[in-house]
Amino acid sequence: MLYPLLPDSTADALERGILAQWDDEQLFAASQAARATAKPFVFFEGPPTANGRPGIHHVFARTIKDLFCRHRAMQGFYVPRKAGWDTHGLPVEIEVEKELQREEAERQGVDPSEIAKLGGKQLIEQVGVAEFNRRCRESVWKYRGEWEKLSHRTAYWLDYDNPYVTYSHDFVESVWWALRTMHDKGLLTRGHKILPYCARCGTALSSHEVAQGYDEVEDPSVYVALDLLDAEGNAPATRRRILVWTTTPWTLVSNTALAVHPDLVYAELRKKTGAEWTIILAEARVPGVLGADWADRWDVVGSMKGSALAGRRYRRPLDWVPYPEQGRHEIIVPEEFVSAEDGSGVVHMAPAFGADDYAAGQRHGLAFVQPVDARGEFVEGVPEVAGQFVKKADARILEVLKERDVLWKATTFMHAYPHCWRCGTPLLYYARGSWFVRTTAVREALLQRNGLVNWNPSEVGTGRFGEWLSNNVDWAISRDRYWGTPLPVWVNDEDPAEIEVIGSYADLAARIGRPLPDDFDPHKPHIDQYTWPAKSGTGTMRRVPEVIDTWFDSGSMPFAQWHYPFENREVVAAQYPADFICEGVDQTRGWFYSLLAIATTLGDALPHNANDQAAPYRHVVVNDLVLDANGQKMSKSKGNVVNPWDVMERHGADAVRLFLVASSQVWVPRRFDENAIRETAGRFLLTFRNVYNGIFAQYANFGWQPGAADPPVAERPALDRWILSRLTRVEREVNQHLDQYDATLAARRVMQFMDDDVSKWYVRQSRARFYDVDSADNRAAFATLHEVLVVTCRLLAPFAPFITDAVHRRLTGTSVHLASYTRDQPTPVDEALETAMDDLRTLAGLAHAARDVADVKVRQPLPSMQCVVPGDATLVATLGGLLASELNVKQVEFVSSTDALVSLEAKANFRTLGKKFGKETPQVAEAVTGLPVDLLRQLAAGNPVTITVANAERLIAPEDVAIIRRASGAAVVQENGGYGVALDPTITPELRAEGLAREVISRVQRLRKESQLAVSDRITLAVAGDEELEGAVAAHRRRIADEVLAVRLLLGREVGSLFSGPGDGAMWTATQAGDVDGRPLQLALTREQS
RNA sequence: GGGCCUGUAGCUCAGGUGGUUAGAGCGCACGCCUGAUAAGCGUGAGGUCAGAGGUUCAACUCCUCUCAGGCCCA
Repeated sequence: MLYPLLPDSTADALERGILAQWDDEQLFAASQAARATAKPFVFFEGPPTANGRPGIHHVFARTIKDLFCRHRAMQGFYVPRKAGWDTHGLPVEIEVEKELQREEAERQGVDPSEIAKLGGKQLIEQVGVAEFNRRCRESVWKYRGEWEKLSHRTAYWLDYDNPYVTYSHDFVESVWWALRTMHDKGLLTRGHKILPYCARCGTALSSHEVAQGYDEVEDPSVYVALDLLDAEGNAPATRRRILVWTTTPWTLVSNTALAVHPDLVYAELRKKTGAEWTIILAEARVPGVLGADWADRWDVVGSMKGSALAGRRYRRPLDWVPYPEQGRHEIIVPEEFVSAEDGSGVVHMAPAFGADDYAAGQRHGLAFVQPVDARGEFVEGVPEVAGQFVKKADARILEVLKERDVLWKATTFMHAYPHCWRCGTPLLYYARGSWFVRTTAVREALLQRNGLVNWNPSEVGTGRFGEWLSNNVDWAISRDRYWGTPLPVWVNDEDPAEIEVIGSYADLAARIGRPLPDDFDPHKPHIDQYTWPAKSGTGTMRRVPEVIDTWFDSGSMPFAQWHYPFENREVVAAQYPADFICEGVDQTRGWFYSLLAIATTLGDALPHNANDQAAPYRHVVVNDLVLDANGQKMSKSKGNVVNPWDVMERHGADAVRLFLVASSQVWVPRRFDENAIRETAGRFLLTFRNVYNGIFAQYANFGWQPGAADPPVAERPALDRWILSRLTRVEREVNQHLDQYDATLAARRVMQFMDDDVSKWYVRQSRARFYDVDSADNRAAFATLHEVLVVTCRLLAPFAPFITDAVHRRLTGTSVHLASYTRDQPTPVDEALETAMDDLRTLAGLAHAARDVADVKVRQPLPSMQCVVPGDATLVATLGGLLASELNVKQVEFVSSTDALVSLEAKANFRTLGKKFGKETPQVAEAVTGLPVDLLRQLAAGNPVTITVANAERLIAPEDVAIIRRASGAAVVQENGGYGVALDPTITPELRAEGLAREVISRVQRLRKESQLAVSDRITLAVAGDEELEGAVAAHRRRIADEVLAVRLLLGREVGSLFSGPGDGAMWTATQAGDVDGRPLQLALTREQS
């Protein structure tokens, strides 16, 4: 066979076969090699963590990545596609921790939750950090095979043979280099960060962990009344007190300030019973705090804005901890975050124990008091509560407050408070020593670089990401964990001010004065054995215990994947920055940020990266979530998670990929509905397949091949020239859409072309042409369809890489993935022809409607039809033959506005009228609609006319009016928007006979099909019916015989009693008795031996 | 509480710079075709464009607010 048919198998089986062929040919490697010397199009792969199973949302992101990479590769770029793995971090640790819990529980014969309650840190330290990290390193690869298999199955082409791995020594060394470089620029600093912290587990929790552990609990609700002081810090003659609310009395020990909202109104009240002192709180909170009937007991004696309170001094509730020398204390500060929703509108500030408090502390230079240790207990030296867990100390603290006459009111209330998901201990918000990259120092540069990024959709760049950058705070990069890139900072144990940041393994070896051992491992705990005497002479340099944020790892991949700057400088110079990256919207604060922050702080330490340069990525496509069919987020607990393998098996990767990309813009949350896959992508692929298998290959296999005998395009029929013009247009548009990172419009464009233009119109109108072997028209049709299919395969290849490759190979003998995306010399677009065909198709629709109304089936020929189109009909008229055969009408005429069959109507063009006439537009429009025929003819001829509206003359130009021609007369008329057809439903006896003949042909063809005859089988046919029917067959005998491939046609009397008795049918291959419009019709046929 | 996104036919989605029967596919109904056939084609019915105000001769489109859903942050 010249053109092998696609196998009649499931999409899954077909695709697996193609995958095997690709593997066999090493097609990915070949496609890379073919373009190795071309201009690069740089793609960065955001590294996934392989210790979880890949889900359908990963298929989504990977489809987008893959399709743009394929497109650029087909355009001729070299597209390096290095895989990567994110291997450090909390998810990995948690996975291993859970394993340890299970093992320990088994050993002790208890439930794992019992073990969890002991706290994470203890368990890890019990097995030892070395063993823990060894298991982390292993755990990372738990699902690596599945990731690779799924990538393979979905045709996500990526170089998995040489991936970058963030825990590798080389990668870690590059990250160290980056940190050292930042340190040299003064951008690596120490500070504090308020973190949710579990005192029992001895660890800070990530926001994701915190979110898992909210519980409804009863907590204290405490109001204290603090004395205002004068500027010198003395109590005034008349006592004035300010009311402060807190739910964490233990933090009052560390109070350094009060915050009020500058715009909020605060009231000062005095008891009606004649007390001398006053109390101050937010006016809006008076009823809430003092009771709805407060006015019975209190007089308002003053009112002031929060801004007036700012700067005032007060006396703190407890003086157990001395203030440090540095920092202001016991002062009221204005803060926007204060609300009058609850409490007193006055917020107590303990900068060591709250994120808002800490930030306010930084803004106002407040003192920092932290009398609590890592176990969550008050430190030695604090009176009354030393050694107590802070929450336990609340009771004693309340007693003391009461003794000191500071306590105003103490109750409790229920609220949701975060607890440790491991052990259930309430979390503390706690200031931990932390290392920061001073991204605030480069905020302008971050914004400037972000401004150069082409974000898709653009809102992410200006909104979500841009806003976040504008409010950027320093990036806390250290983590008190175990499995991560160790922070390469060594500190003098006798002088914390003396620090060294190590930027390479060579530097480390130089410090310790000997080569690193062969089995050197930069991870904890091994790295911590390296110490050296401090340069200052006293003390020992020891590494800080922290590891770094894994986002720092992934953000370092542009250079660390190449072990830059230790190796591959020229590779990084050629492959930095990225032209394209693509990740989910959840990466805004993740990878998108870490890439930008690291690149910006490193500046010209990277190639092409001085401060006026681009971001590390030029174009970003952001995809949104994949939801279930009901728009719900997929989650394990809901049980609505889609297994990608099941989906592949049922629909195939092509259909899934097409669906994911085409169903809506990728940055809109996507509903994953398997029925929708079947109905859209699946159906489309079936059509595509049918056009190749069912039309092209089936008939081309009778002997057509591309060749010199094919007529040149200019000599082919208009239908061919039309589809080739469409093809060129689509090729251009799809290519442009992909250049602009709009995968959705691109996919829809090709699909629509294939379905609407090729299948619904071109093939439909050309069908008969494919049967007539080796005529010029036949060759033209095949040559045209071949071209259309080949180019469509290429256009579709990035989206549906399997079926397109299968078809492309059958058509051309070569893989579509080695082809060029666009042609060098496409057929020029013929605008006029396309417009004419559009007109024609509109007319065909109207004509079908007219036949419907007339109730005459298409098989019955009709004498004539008149058509009108809004514009020039000259070119459409030349296509009239298509209309005649499509509608089975003998004569198609196009009539113009001068024709008697046409009446004219005017429709106002509001766009132009509105500009000229403003408020009077509606009146003028009404007048225009009612114009008499003679004026309409003038306008139709292109001349302006003058009309009178509201006693004023108005000049109406031809462009102000759309003239609509309407077909009229006795015929069946259908019209719409300036198009119209008038169908003559007269059926003459001759036409009637022809209709019957066609009916017979149709019946015979059906019978052939049912009898499973091959399309080329010759037959002997016998027909019997009533007089009129047989007369019709006789009149069209030749045509019938030709169409049904009958070598003999026996009619009525000629066959005698063939149909009369039982058993007579034995000599026939098939017989059928039926009726045509109530007339009996009997058919019989026999296959001729050839 | 803040930022961003979304809300158009039963479902999934289109609807430059505001312009007068609001479109498509699927589904549904009716019909056609029968040499793509467990295919193909046509016609039709479905919409207070989430809601309320405002700007305008004219608002799905621009502005404000409200409601619902989502994501991120606090």
